[in-house]
Amino acid sequence: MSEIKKIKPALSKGTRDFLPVEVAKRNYIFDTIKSVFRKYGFEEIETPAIERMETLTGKYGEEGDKLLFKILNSGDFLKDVPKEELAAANSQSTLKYIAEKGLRYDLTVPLARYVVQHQENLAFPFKRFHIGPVWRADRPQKGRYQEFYQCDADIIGSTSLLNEVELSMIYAEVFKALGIDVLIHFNHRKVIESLIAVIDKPGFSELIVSCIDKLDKVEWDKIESELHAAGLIKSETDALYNSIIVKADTLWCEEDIRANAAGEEAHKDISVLLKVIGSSIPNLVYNGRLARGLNYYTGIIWEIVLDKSSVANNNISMGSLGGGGRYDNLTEMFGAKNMSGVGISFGIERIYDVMEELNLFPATISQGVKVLFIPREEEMEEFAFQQAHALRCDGIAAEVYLGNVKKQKHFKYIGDKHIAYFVEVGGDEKASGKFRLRNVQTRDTQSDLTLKQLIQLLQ
RNA sequence: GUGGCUUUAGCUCAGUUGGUUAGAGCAGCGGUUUGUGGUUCCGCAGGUCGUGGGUUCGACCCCCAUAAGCCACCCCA
Repeated sequence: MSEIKKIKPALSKGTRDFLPVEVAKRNYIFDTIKSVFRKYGFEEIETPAIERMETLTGKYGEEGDKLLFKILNSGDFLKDVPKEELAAANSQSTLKYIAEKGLRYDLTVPLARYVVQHQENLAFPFKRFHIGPVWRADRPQKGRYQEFYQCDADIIGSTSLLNEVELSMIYAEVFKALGIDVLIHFNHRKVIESLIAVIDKPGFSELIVSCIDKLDKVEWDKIESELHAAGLIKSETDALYNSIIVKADTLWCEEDIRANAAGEEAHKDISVLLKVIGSSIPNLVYNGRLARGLNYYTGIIWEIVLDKSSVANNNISMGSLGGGGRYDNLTEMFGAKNMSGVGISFGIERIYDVMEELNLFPATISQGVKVLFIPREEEMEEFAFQQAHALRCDGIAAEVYLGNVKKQKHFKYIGDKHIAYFVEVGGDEKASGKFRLRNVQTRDTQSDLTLKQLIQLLQ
């Protein structure tokens, strides 16, 4: 025997293993969301984890490019690098020669590629959902990983505001089904646009959006000094304060906002949204402070937060559980124009944490098989196996504990896997064809059951 | 990219001002006990104390370097 080198078992930074019970809980969330999506006519798609680097680069800004996971070319990855490039030893400019592929950074850019590439074969408006892992070479921290799941639903190729209505309804329905009390905040990018026009600082729009976005976490004083440092004067920051803090709840209706063409357009959109929804979604609330960091949004935007006024959510502090919005020209960079889209996203990892904290997972999801057959002796295993198989043929989940072990092992196994019943199988049972069924929880015992009776009882 | 903290058994962690042979609980394995139920008790196995230097008669402990992980910024989900 050659010596086996021991390797310390460890994960790559920012990644996780999931225990069976965790996978069951995650699937519960996925299945709940999927069933709502399907009910509204969304179809599931898949795309590869690996995309060509040219598909990925330049879509997420300079920061985003740095956070892309690159895949080293197979084989002799240095053979295509020009000599002068090698000599220069510039890792940035050498990159394109040694890494042609990368891991997807989100599900949105792959969607844009997908839609353009398959447009002849898709039914428009194209309503799809996509759940899958994405990868970012970010520094991990609490609730942030290098590999995590995104869960998106988008409608491509329709400008109707009824799409926004539909997505609002989906948000409401999903969180209701999961049992989480949330507020569905919404705003309109053109309200923000108009606000920036009102204070006449067009060059600062990105900064202002990012400051508004931070309002929930950072004190106004700090934001104000950041804006002053950037060159805004006191009267301008005061005007901003008046709008996004004082009038945040009614910003879309304010006269100075509506005086602007963009503001008026936003007013019209929001009016339609509210009129159609009426009182059917009471937790859909306007929030003039909502901006969302991503700069491709052009219309209605959403963000989901825990409802602090709900008694259930006692003192849980948690960022947004989802977000989305309308974007124009998503597909333009892949050569298809005039494809407006609107989409929403669910923050699975945070939803999981909230549900864990509030104990919202139903107890049934961690349940194992219905019944465990325990052979009393090793010679009984085959007979027990046949009985278990008979149960399975009638749709009852059953297992046989194989291996000659101590009794306490059996019960540990039953407990660990949350098995509901057990049947011990020995020579007597084999000879008589009668079994004794015991309920693990209640300890109720039913004796002298034929296999047929056993099946009937468990069905 | 910036800063802080941590690193001792598979996991969670003790470890005295620097002193011989590094400990516990959980998990694993074996036995024991329980008048057919997760129990009790006992034992076994498992560690180059992240790594590399240094100080010292002597280092898990002090110093330097380095790596990894976590946490907080930036940014984002």
